[in-house]
Amino acid sequence: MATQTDLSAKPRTPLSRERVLCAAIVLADRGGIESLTMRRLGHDLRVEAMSLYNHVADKDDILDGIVDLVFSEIAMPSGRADWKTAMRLRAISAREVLLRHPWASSLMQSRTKPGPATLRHHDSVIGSLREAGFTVGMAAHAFSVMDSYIYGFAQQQQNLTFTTSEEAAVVAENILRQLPADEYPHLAEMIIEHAMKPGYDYAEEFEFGLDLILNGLERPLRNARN
Amino acid sequence: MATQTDLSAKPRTPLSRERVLCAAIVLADRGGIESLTMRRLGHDLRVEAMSLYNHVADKDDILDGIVDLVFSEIAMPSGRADWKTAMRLRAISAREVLLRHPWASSLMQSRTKPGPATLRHHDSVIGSLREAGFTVGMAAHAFSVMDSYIYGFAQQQQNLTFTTSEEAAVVAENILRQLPADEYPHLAEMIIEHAMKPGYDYAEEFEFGLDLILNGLERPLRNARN
DNA sequence: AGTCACACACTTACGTCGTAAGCGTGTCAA
DNA sequence: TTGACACGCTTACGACGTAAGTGTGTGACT
Repeated sequence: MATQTDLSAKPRTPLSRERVLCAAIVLADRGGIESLTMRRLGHDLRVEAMSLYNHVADKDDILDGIVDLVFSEIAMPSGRADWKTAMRLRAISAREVLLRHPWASSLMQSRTKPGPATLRHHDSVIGSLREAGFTVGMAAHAFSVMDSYIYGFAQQQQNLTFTTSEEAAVVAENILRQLPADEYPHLAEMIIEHAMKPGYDYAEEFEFGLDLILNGLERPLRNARN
Repeated sequence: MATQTDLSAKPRTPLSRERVLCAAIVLADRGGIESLTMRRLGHDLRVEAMSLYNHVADKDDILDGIVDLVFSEIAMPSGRADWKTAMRLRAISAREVLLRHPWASSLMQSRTKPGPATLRHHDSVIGSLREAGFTVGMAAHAFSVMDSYIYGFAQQQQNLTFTTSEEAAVVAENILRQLPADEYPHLAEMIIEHAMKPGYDYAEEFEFGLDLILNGLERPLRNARN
């Protein structure tokens, strides 16, 4: 006698840590990080919430896991490129990734248990700097400025929920309407003359600061070489 | 006949929005932001949780409120100082404030309803830059780099929960012990030769990046003046 | 073939959270 | 005296994360 399971078509693919984490990312991408609950995650996977615990330790484990997956999405150019373009590319890649996963920037800065992809990324950043001639101390400084800026910028930006510049103009107008312009004249001016302008571009804003930092890091590097 | 309330000594000071917000800050300072719940907050104020709603709209209102209070703690030098030292002082003040309130950095970057102190602070930062000769666009760029760095740095740092450098050495040693050093050689090297060194100082690290950014902002300012 | 262990989904239940709804009771103006 | 209002209290509801225990199918051994 054949097993019964074949007939009553229920070929549900087995759960796994990976499937849980991927579903968690999809859920967070769709509804924000606060919509990521064990029950909803179970629902999306057609499983009861408690079944998830067979594959992850607890919710913190899921958060650590998806943060590490996001880190693995960030491109890190191989060792052949010179340090400046390598850093530039990985920073821009990081910003793109954090744009795809708006919930990630706050999480990446607040989790304390780095996963393998996270460690790998950091290690190769430091490696790239060291090979370029940075001392350990200078590499630490460089690492600190760059990453503070990259993740700080991403988080500042993701609070302004619009994406295109037309939306931006509308939003800015709304803010302005309920803003006592005479109390905050400079703020009002900046919103009107800058953020509301049609060409306003966050990517450009990001790269301004990024290049400022990268150029600033070049000087002490040259000094160290002499 | 006198009122009875006089006799049975219960002179409890009346609740108010301000008292609620201050107690919330104390609570968050003591036990972290996740220990700030309506019930615990009520307990500390010797009141039931629901009574708080007579003075604040909801918990988000409390979060917005304490963020604005934290902003009001940040010093902003008056208009007489030159822009660079003004920016330097307010950045260092911000870092000190965020060190006193470790929960604040993540909150300040994620709230979307700025309060009056927040707006005032931002307005006077922009004002200081404009008076120094920055164009609107350049002021926006400067504002973006500085604040991304300031709050990004604060948040990176507050995850490393130790404070003194001796603690830092111990923690670093623990991290290292469970870190496969041969898989992440550069990371291991940096922890050993840098973070574990007794003189390691986060304030110095912060000021390195800060000065790098401030110096970088000087060049385009001079160009704009010609 | 029998059985034994294990992997893994399910059920139930607990304590905590934010907060809606409604009930006192004191104070103060008319 | 009365009536309105300010403001604290009680009860209750539907989330949430997760501890504890119950099935059931599969694959490895005798």
